[in-house]
Amino acid sequence: MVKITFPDGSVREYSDGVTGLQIAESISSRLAQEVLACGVNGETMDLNRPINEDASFVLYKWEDEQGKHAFWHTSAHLLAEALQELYPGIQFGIGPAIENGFYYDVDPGDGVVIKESDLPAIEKKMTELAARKEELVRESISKDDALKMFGERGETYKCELISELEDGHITTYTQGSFTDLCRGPHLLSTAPIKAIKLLSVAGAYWRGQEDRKQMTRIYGITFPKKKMLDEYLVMLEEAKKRDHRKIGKEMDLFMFSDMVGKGLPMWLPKGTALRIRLQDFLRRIQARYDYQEVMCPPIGNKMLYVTSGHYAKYGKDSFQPIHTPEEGEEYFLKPMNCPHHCTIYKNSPRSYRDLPLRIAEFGTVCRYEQSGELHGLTRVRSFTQDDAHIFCRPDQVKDEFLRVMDIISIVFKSMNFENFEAQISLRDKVNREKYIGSDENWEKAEQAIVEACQEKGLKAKVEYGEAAFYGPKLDFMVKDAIGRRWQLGTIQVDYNLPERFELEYMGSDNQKHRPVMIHRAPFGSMERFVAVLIEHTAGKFPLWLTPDQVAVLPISEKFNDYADHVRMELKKYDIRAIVDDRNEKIGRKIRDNEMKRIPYMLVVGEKEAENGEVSVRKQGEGDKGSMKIEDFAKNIAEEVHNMINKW
RNA sequence: GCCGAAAUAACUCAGUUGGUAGAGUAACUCAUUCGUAAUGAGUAAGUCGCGGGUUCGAGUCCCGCUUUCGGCUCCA
Repeated sequence: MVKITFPDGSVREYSDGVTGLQIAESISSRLAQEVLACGVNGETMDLNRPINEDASFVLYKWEDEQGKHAFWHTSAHLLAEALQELYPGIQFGIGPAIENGFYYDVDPGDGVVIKESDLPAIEKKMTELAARKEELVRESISKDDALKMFGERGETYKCELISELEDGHITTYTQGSFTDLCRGPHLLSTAPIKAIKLLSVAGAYWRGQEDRKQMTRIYGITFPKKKMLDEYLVMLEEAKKRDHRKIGKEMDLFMFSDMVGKGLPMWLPKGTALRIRLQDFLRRIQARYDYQEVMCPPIGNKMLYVTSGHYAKYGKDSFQPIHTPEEGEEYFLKPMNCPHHCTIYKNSPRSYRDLPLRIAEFGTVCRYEQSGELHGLTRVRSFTQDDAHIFCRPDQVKDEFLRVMDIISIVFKSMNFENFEAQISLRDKVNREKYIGSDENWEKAEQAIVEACQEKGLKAKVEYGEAAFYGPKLDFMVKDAIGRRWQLGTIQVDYNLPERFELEYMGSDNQKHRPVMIHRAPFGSMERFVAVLIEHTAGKFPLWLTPDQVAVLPISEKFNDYADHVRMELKKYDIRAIVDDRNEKIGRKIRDNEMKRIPYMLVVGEKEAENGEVSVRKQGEGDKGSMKIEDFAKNIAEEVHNMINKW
C-alpha cells in the first residue's frame, strides 16, 4: 500500500502502482473526466504512471497551469502528427507548450514552405486526428536505440537533442503513427482536444542560435471546448483594440514617417503633453530623493566611447560615426548617457561626504536596432531614457538600491501596474571569467539586491548568468495588451565604468577610493513606458495624465460662446478642456473614439448658460447633475491634486 | 538581419479569371439647433507604397526596393 497525501493534508491509502487517474476516479467520476495531469511529489506526471511509494499528490485540471501545459504539449504532438501526414519528409525540432498555447519548430525540407494560408488544412487534419482519440504511449528507450530509431527516420534535429541526453533518462511518446522524443507529461489521449486554432507561422533559429538553420515555427492554441476557443479569439480581438499604435493614432499622440526614418517616433502635441506630465511627475519624486538633473549633448567624441568600452563592444553595431569636415574627428550619436555622466562626476574632486551623488537626465539616445526588431513605441531607434546614475561608496549600494526601488514602486503604483514581474540577474554560477570587478564587490552587490528585494517584499525571479558583464541588475517587466513582456524599469550596478573612467573619491581615511555606479531608469524609456501605459489604460489615462481632461459640448451653436467661456474658466484652474465645434470656430468636432477617453463631459445649454453652470457626466459613471463651473473646476483640481499627492 | 504576411481616399476596408477605381466613417457646402453613438441633401477627395518589366492594356501578373505587421535573434 502507498500513502497518498492530498493538498488539503488528508491522507488516503491505495494499493501499490495506483495511477493518478485511478485516484481521481476514487474521488469522483466527474473529476476523473476533467483531470488532465497530476503532480507526484512536486513532479508533474501522466495520469497513467503508476505510483509505487508514499507521495504528496495533486490533480491538475484545465484551471491549473500544469493541466493546461499537458494539454498544450499534447496538442503540439498532435500538430506534429498532422504535419507528418501532410508533409512527408518533414523533420521535427522542438514543440513545447507556452504561456498561451504551444508551438512546433519544423524543417519541412528544401523548397517546401509552410505558409499561413496552409494552416487551415493543417488544423483540419489535426481535428480529424484528434477525433480518433488516440492514446499517448510512453516508452523508455536506451540512448543507442533512440539514436538508431530517429536516425533511420532522418531526424537530424532530434538526434542532436538525443546525443546530449543522458542514457537511461530518454523517453518517447507515441500516438497513432507518430512517435516523438519527449519527457512528457501528456494527456492520456488526444480525445479532450476539441477546439484547435493555428495562429501563425514564423521563422525561428534552431536552438535560438542565429548562425544555425532557421526552422518554421507554427504557433497554435487548443481548448477542451469550442466555446473557450471562441472566447479566446474574441479576447484577442479586444486586446488588439488596446494596441498603443492604434490608440496613439486615434488620439494623435505620436507618429512615424518613412521620410524621417523607421523607428524614429515623433511626439505630437497631445503625446508630448502626456510625456511632459510623466516627466514632471518623476522630477518631483526625484527632487525629493535628492537627485540633481543635468543635460548633455546628443553626441560624444569617439574617445568617450573608447574610454567607456562601448566602442570596442558596439562600435560596428551602432549608428556609424559622424565625421567633422575639417579636423577629421569622429563623433557618435549617444547610445547611452552613462559616459557623459561619468565625465560630469570627474569634473570636480569628490569627497566621501559628497556621496551618493545622483545625476539624472531625460537623455535621448540613439541605437541602431535591427530593422525586424522595431515595434511601435516599444522598440525604436531613438528614445529618451529617464536615466540617472548614482555614484556611491560600496557600503551604500544597498541603501541606494532600496531608495531606487521606492521610486519605482511609487511610479508603478501611480500607474496601477500591479502585474509587473521583477527579475534579479546575477552572475553565472560557474563561468565567471567574463565579469569585471572584484569577487568581493560582486558578492556584496548581489547580496544587496537579493536582500533589498526581500526587505521590500518584492517577489523577484532570480536568473543566473543574466547579469551584465559589468554588474548585477534588477529589472521590472510589464506585459502589453497581447501578453508580450516589455522591460521597463531597471536598476543596474556597475563596476566597469568607474574603473574605465578612473572615478575616485577621497575617503574618510584620506585615501582615494573607487565609487560604485548604479544606473537606474524607473520608466525605462518614455517611449516604451507610454506604449505600455496606453495598452494598460486603453487610452483612458488617470485624470492627471489625460491630454484632455474635459470635453465641453454645447447642445447647439447658440451656446458656443458659453462653451468657450466654460473652457476659459477651467483654464484658470489648469484644467484642459476641448470644446466641440458646433459650426463655429471655437473648437472642433470631437471624434467618437476620442470622446471615449476623456474623463469628464460637460454639456452646456440654456439652463447652464443662465446659471453659470455645467451639466457633468463622468466617463463610466454617467450623469452627475449640474453644478457651478467654479465648483466643478475646484473639484477636478482637487481630484488631480489628490492623485498627485498620493506619491 | 532572418522566416512569413501586408501596403488601395484622412480612417476602416471592398475590388472576382488583367479592361483607367468603390463603400462606410471623417471632411467641406446648404438646410436642420437637436441634452450627445450616428439629422437630411449635396460636394470634394486616390501617382492603388516606390521603381522597373510582361502586355494593345496592370490596383490585379513578374522582378527589385521602401515601410508596416506576426515571430526569431537582440534589447530600454
